[in-house]
Amino acid sequence: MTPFTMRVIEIIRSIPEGAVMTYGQIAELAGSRRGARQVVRILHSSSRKYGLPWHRVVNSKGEIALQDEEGRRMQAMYLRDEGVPVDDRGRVDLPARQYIPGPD
DNA sequence: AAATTGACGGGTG
DNA sequence: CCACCCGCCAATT
Repeated sequence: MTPFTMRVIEIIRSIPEGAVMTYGQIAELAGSRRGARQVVRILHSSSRKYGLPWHRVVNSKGEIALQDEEGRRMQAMYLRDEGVPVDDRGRVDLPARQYIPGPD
């Protein structure tokens, strides 16, 4: 596993309940400013295996990005369960909910 | 080895 | 807001 992948996994692990991060933001924090698509790939291959809170990752517009209808419903349900409002178009209030890690 | 493929993102109109 | 277009980049074809 590449260092980048490891960092991505750690970052996703660090997203608090009730908050979200975007693909691009995660990629950038992990050291690849244009690696958003790699974050997608990693979620596909590792979210189940490592028990990641994959539902806390949305796109830069604050939308659920999953294509599969079933998956979209699951993600919206998980988010609402932890107190994040999701509208009928699958969007969350990004400015209000985006997790920005401190400089630690 | 070349083309295709995304749970993306920013810019433009 | 919406629709496009184009850059991105590693895994799969």
